[in-house]
Amino acid sequence: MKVAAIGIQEVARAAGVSATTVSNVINGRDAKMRAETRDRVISAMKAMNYTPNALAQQFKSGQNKTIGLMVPSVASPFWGAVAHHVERAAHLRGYRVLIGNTTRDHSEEVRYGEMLLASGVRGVILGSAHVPFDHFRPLLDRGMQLASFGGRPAEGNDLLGASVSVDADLVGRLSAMHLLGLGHRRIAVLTGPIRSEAHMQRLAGIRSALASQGVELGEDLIWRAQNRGSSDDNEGLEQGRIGVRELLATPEPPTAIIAQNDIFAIGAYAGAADLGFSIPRDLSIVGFDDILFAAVLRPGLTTIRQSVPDMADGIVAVLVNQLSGKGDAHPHIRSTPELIVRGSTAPPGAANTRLASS
Amino acid sequence: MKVAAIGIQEVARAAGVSATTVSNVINGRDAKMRAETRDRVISAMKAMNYTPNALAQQFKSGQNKTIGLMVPSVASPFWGAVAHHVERAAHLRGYRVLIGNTTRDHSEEVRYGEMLLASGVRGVILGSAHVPFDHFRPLLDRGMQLASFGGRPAEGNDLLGASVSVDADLVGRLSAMHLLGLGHRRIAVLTGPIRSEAHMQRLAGIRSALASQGVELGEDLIWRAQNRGSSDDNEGLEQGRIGVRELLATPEPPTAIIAQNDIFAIGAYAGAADLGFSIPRDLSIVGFDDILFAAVLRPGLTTIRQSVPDMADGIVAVLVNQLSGKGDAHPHIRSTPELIVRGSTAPPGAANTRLASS
DNA sequence: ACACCCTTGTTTATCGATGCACCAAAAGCG
DNA sequence: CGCTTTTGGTGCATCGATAAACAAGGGTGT
Repeated sequence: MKVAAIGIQEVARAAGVSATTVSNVINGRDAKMRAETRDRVISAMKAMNYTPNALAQQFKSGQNKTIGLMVPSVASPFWGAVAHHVERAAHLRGYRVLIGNTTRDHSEEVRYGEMLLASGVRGVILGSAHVPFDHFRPLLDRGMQLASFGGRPAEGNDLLGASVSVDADLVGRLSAMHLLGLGHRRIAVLTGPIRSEAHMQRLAGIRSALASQGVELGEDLIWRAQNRGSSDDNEGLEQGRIGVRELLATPEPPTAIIAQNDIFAIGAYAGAADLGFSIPRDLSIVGFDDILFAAVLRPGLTTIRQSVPDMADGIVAVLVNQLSGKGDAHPHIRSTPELIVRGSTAPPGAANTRLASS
Repeated sequence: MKVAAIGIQEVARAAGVSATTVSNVINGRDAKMRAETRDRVISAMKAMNYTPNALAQQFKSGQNKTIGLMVPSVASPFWGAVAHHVERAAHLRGYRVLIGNTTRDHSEEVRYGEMLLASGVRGVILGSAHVPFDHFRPLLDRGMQLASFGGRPAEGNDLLGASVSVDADLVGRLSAMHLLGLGHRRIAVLTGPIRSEAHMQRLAGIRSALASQGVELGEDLIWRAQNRGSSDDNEGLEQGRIGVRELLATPEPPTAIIAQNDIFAIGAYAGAADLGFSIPRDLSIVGFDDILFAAVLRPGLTTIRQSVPDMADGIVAVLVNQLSGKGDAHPHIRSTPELIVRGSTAPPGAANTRLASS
C-alpha cells in the first residue's frame, strides 16, 4: 500500500551531502554553499524526480499555501465565476484553493472554518458577506485571516482583514438613473432576503437617485423574497419569477424593475412572460453582476457589471500579502461598476393597457 | 506572529494522561482505556477548545482527506454544478475538495496534478476526460488514484481507478429518436472540438437511431467547432451561435439540431435569432446536461438530463472507498440519461419557405 | 505457587523538512 | 606566527499525531 516516497534524505545521500544542504538548495539559500555543490544537488533532485513533500513543509512551518473560499454555491453562475477567478489568481501566486459551499448558513460557515483552521489554512475569502460576522470571532482568535468578497459590514470592521466590493451606492444610482433617463417613474425593486451592508447601500443609492427626480420608492414597490432553507443562490430564479408576478398584479404595477442580481432578473423574465408582459415593451428590467447569460437572453439583459476577474485578483493579492505578513491592517478595494445597456430596458410603453388582462 | 497552538500534549497534561491516550480517544479506540479516563480527556479537550491538527495527522499518515477536482472551468454552469455536488458529497464523508481549473490543457492538468501529489492528495476527480490519459501516468505511478467524471476511454482503462458517466449511446439515441418522432429527417449535430470517447459514443447513438429510420447523418450535417486556446467551456456559447448560422446558411439547412450541450444550444438560440429563425417553428433544438437555465429560456430547452447530484455522489463514494483501501479495481458507474421535453422542439414547420431570406 | 493473559495505560521512534548551534578548513591580518 | 573571521558545510532537535513495543497490576487456570 505504502508508496515509496522519495524524501530529502534520499536526495542528500545520492548527492553526497547532508539533508540540510538539500533543504538550503530547495529554499534558494545559495550563499550557504558552493555553486558546484548546488548543481550536484539539483541534478540529483532531477534524476530522482524529487518534489519536496508540501505536507511536511506546511506541517513544519505551520503555514499553509492554501486559501479557503466560502461561497453560497459554486453552482451559481456568479459565484462559479468568482470561484474560477479566485482559483486562477491564487494559482498564479502558488496557492491552492479549498472550496466550500456554505449555502449562507452560519453553522455551515463555522464548521467549514473549523475544518480549514484544523488544516492549517490561515486565509479565507468569504463570498456574500453576512452581517454580522460575530460567529467567526472564535476562528479569528485562533489566527485566521478573513477577507470578504462583495461587501464590508459597517460594524465589525475589525474582524475583517481585507475586503473588495463594488461601489454599491453607485450601482444603485446607475440602475435608477438609467431607468429615470428612459422616462420611468414607477420603479420597483426585486430583492432577496439578504440584508447585507451592500444591499442597504444599493437601496440607498437607488433612493437618492430617485429622490433627485422627485420620485419616491414606496415600500409597496420593494418586493422581498422570503428566506426558505437551502439558499443555494439559484432559487433566485424562482423568487424573481414569483416576485415579478406579485408586483405586476398590483393595481398600479411598476413599469421598470431593478433586480437584486441577474438570476432574479432572469426569473423576472419568466414571470413577466407568464403574465403575458413583453420585455421591454411592457416592463423594463435591470439586473446586476452581468453573468454570462445576460448577453444571450432575448432580449439581452441590461445590467450593472461588476468586474469579477479584477475583484478576484485584487482580493487574492491582498490576502496573500497579508498571509506573508506584509499587508496593511484593513485594506479595502473598491471596484467601479459599469452600466451595460442591452435590450431589456426601453422607455415605458403600453403597460397600462395590458393591465386589464391580469 | 506564531499563534499559540493547543496541541495533543497540552491536552494530555491537562487531563493527566499521556499523549497516546489522547490520540486513542480521538480515534475512538475506546477499548484501550477506562470510560472514566476517556471522559476526563474529552472534557479537557472541550475545555481547551482543542481540534487535532489535521496537517500533522495527514503528514504522519501520508493520507490526506482531500480530493482534487479538475474541471475545465468552474465558471461553466455545468461544471459549477458538478463542483457543487462533488463538494457536498465529499464534505459529507469528511473530505475537503481542492479545485483546479485546467481549461482542458494537458500541461495544466499535469502541473496541477503534481501540486496535488506534493500536497499529499491521493484521489483526483477529472472532469471532462480527455483521451488519452497517458500524460497522467507519472502521477499514477507515484500513487495517485484517478477517477473520471463523464467518460471512460476505451483504451487506457488501467489508468483510471473509477469513473462515472451517463450512457452516452443512449443520450444520442434519445435525442435522435425524439426528433425523428416529431417528423424531422434533416437533423444536424453541433459539437465542440473535444474528441472524447463519450462524444464518439453519443454520435454513434445518434447515427444508429437515425439509421433505424433510414436517415443518414452526412458529414455536412456535423458542425465541429475549431479549438481555440482557452477552452473555458463558456465559449461554447459563441461557438454554438456561429455553428448554427453556418448550418442554416447551407442550401439545404437542417430542421433540427442536436447540440453538444446546453451551452451550445443556448448559443444556437442566439444564432438562430440572428438569422430570423424562430424556435421551434423553423428550427428544433435539443441540448444536453439540463443546466439550470434550460428551463428558464424562452422557449424552454428540450434537453437530455444527466443527474449531476447522483453522479457526483456516486463517484465521490467510490473514490473515497478506494482511498480507504476497500474499493474494487476499476468500478464504473453508469447513469441513465433522461429526456426532458420543453418548448424548443416541435414538428418541422415552415423552415423551407424562410430559406430565401438568408 | 507459577505461568499466562487481560486491562489500562506509558515510553519511544517515526513521518520529511527545517532552523539553530556548531565545526573544520581556509583566509585574512598585524 | 598566532589570532580572528569567513566559507561551506554537518548534526540534532523540532513541529503534532500516532503506531509499536513495553510495563504494572490484577485475575485465573492448574
